[in-house]
Amino acid sequence: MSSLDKMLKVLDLFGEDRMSIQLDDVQAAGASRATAYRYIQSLCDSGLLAPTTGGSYVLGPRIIELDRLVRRADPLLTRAGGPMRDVSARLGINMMLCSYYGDKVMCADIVWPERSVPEYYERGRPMPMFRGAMAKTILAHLTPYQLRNIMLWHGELVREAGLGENWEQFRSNMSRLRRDGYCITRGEVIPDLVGIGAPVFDAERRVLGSVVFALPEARFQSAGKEELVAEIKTLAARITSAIAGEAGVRPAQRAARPRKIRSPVPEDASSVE
Amino acid sequence: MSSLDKMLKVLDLFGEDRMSIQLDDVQAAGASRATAYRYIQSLCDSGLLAPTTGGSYVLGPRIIELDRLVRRADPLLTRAGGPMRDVSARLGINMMLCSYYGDKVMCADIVWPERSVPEYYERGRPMPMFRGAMAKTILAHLTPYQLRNIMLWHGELVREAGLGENWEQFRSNMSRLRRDGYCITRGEVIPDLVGIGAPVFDAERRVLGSVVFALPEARFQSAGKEELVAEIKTLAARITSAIAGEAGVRPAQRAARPRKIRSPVPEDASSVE
DNA sequence: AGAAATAGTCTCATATTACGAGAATAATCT
DNA sequence: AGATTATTCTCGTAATATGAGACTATTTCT
Repeated sequence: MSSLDKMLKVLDLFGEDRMSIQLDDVQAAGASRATAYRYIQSLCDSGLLAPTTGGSYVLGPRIIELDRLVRRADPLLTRAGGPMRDVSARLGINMMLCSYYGDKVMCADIVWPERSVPEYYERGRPMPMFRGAMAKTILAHLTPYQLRNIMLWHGELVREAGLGENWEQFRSNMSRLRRDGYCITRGEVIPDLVGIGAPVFDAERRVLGSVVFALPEARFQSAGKEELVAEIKTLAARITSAIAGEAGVRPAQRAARPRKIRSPVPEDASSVE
Repeated sequence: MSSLDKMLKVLDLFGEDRMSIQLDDVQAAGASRATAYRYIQSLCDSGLLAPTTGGSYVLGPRIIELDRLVRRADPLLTRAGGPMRDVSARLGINMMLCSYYGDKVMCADIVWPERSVPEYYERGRPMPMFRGAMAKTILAHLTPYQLRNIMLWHGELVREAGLGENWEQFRSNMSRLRRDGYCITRGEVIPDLVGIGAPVFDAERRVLGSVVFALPEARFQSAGKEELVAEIKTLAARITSAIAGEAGVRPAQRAARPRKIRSPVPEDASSVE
């Protein structure tokens, strides 16, 4: 592992529970005092970290600044807000927007009018890759290459999630979801919550993410599946055309963007380094 | 400059206008093709960058994830929201919350009920360090050391901002603002907008940031300065006690946290390296 | 489907520079 | 003001970042 990676791993020290780190924490992660300071210094200079009192460091202003840029630049976020709020106002259904980043699915936005349902989701919360309508909807629309790689490197998880015992099954399951144009899951992320998702694409029909309704089992039963599916499909289509209609940034280039999900030995997650 | 710094400077390529970068951009910033890929690779592995199609890269999911951690951890943000919305509901005044990060002032939150006023501010938007009530309020409450360093390294900017021609004047100006407990500026950031700010402190009475009302000159005139000042002071005090009252994280440590604003030669910003 | 083209990775020798230990400095606490 | 602790600096050594180019992988085009 290069020093660059080691330095960036300092950021991994932060988590739900740990909002500030100290010199010791960096040293414990394997670095001499001087090197720990050097890493911290570079990260502070870049604004990713910020010093506070007592020799502890917190995440810095650059994070917030960069997040703003992401919010401004993300076509999903900028184009989905309107349509989502429209539908929310009309139907009063909780829904969220999920973004896909090569090897991560994340909640990008939520509209949560039904306050009686606990608000588990939240912008920035990482989502499981193989469970829930948000993830499956996206998975289904990945390219064949990406799907094959996922089966190769995360086969065990795919099987656990019941997405198929082998490549053929996985492929055909995904294919079916794709043809349906929607995905319904029940309690896969949160008990009693039904997820109804549909995919959002960019101008080149590559999947960008998904919108999903999240409602309690009871309300799902009374509302009627067909209507909800029609609604989510329409919503997703509206967002997609809002994005694609944007005369904006033309890629101008062709070419590759794999997603190696890097791991030298497929199927073996036990070797940490 | 170390390779760490060089790698992190890749993040600086992003900006309001530039939402994706390419290999060339990194190479142009001074790196061979291999090195450029190495930097990109490390940044992608850490999630700070994410590959898209056509060989371009965008800011990655880790940014969003980390911003969420910042939002959750920032006492300013978590404790100020309630009081700010209370006051907003009662007075219908636009206001914002500013955070201070050693060498940067940033907008952390806004409440903007008065929609007729353009919403220039936004979470994550960097703010000028020497102009506007949000900045000056914070400046005034920095420690003597910090103030002295600022005068040393940013003297010219201090003079330009009319904060004092020399250390004595600067010091006494800041001292006065501190005694007042509030700061009013007129059109220093946005024409016609009056800013009325008050400082927010942590449990150790260190300045964390500021809350400021932002209203058009006309409304400021009719509302009456005294009342607004009283309101902002009360609001800031409420937030401060909400933060200080928090039995939460005890620093447990003493010790230093300067703010070198690093630059080997004071007053000389011309030397880039 | 398959082939051409482009994106991304790997190899290897060399020189840059990251590293570690301790001294010097800067900032707070008493 | 002085003691204490956090942070930076110095410097020789060894590790490793670097650059050029070959190689692989993925995508788009046919």
